[in-house]
Amino acid sequence: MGAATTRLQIVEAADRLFYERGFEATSFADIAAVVGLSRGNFYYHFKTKDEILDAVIAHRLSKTKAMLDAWEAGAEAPGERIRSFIHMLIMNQTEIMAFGCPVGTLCNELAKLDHTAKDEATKLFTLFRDWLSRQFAALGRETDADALAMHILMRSQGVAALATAFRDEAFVRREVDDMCLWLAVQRPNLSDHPESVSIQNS
Amino acid sequence: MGAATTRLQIVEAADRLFYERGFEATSFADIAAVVGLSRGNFYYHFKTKDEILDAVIAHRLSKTKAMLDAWEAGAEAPGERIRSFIHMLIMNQTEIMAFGCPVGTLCNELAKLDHTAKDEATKLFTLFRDWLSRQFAALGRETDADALAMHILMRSQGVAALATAFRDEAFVRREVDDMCLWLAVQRPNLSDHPESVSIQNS
DNA sequence: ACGTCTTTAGGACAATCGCCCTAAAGAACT
DNA sequence: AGTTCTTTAGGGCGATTGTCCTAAAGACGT
Repeated sequence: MGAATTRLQIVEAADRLFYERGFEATSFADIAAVVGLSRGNFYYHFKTKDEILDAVIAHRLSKTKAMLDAWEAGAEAPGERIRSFIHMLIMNQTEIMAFGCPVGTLCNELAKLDHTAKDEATKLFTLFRDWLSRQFAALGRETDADALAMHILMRSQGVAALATAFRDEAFVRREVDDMCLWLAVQRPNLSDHPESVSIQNS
Repeated sequence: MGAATTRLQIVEAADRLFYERGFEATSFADIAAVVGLSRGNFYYHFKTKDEILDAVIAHRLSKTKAMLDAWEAGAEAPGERIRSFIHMLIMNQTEIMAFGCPVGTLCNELAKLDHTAKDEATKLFTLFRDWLSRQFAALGRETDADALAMHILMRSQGVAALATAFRDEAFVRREVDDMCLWLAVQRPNLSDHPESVSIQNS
């Protein structure tokens, strides 16, 4: 088997295990057992555990980018695109209720460990943040686009955290609806569009 | 030294370490080193690590109850009491940015470990949830008091998660202000008070 | 000073951790 | 078939894990 193939299998197995059990709680042996490799062979592909973590984060970054691109291609209206983000909470409900948000829980764990890769993990958040910010800017909210992006990101993190604790599907649905309602109420900021104000004044 | 005193020292040291490093990442030796005890002596006070976790959760439950009672005694208006809850995000900002929310991160970790005590940890959330629900009911929102409580809880979890990831004090202040604004806008639900409706009709 | 019960220290235990080395099997090209 | 490079298995390294035992020191009522 090619080294690239084996490496990808390792990364994907580690990705799932880091999510479902946590980074610290997952051992070399756990990953090797899933892939069906000997523990010793690991050293050939990854020298240290941190190296696997770096590869997993890089893998998640590229997967996330692809997902955001797909959302952008799947809908023209920025509001519709943001709704794709919000509905992640419904799509992945089962996994979120069992293991939380993959991004949030990883960042929290790495922050506690004061791990070198914690800033790299935060880039996963930044990916969503910047993408959402662009959508809000396209909605006519250039001035406070980043604040709105952080607000939506904040809500999805909160819903995920409580969904894990209480396993309440009705709560998730209710909050998702509330987020969509909030989104529908957002209107272009007039101060971002002085030309429309002048039209109003004419 | 009395056994009760030593036990309390152990629980408080474990409490802090579980928060700052996580449950799994904290070892018997770590706790023993903080308290200044030999590792072996641990077995006298706690037979297993899970037993320490149970004690830590019980300790947090009683501390949380005391804090909620103090908030209730410190303000008559339910809105003011809820603001005490919201301002936890400001009061504990430094620790939250370093280690996240003590309740949320513990629940997340125990969920991933599928630990026996995860339901016990969720009771910490339930404590806040029920207390907030009572305050919203006192605000005249008996019908949807629990949903409003979960909404505030959700927001505080989301803010804590992103505060840990981005370490952005301005973001925390902004979202806290927004929560207070949201709270100020909440008005008694008319359907909860048919008598006031009839007055309006008279 | 006595005997008794509580609290302690220190170490042993099997298992597992991340990490590393070596030798052989597999693949590819000559 | 022979040579070279890639990929693998297996095991060993010291350190650390949670758990447990034993023996001595401390507190305390008599």
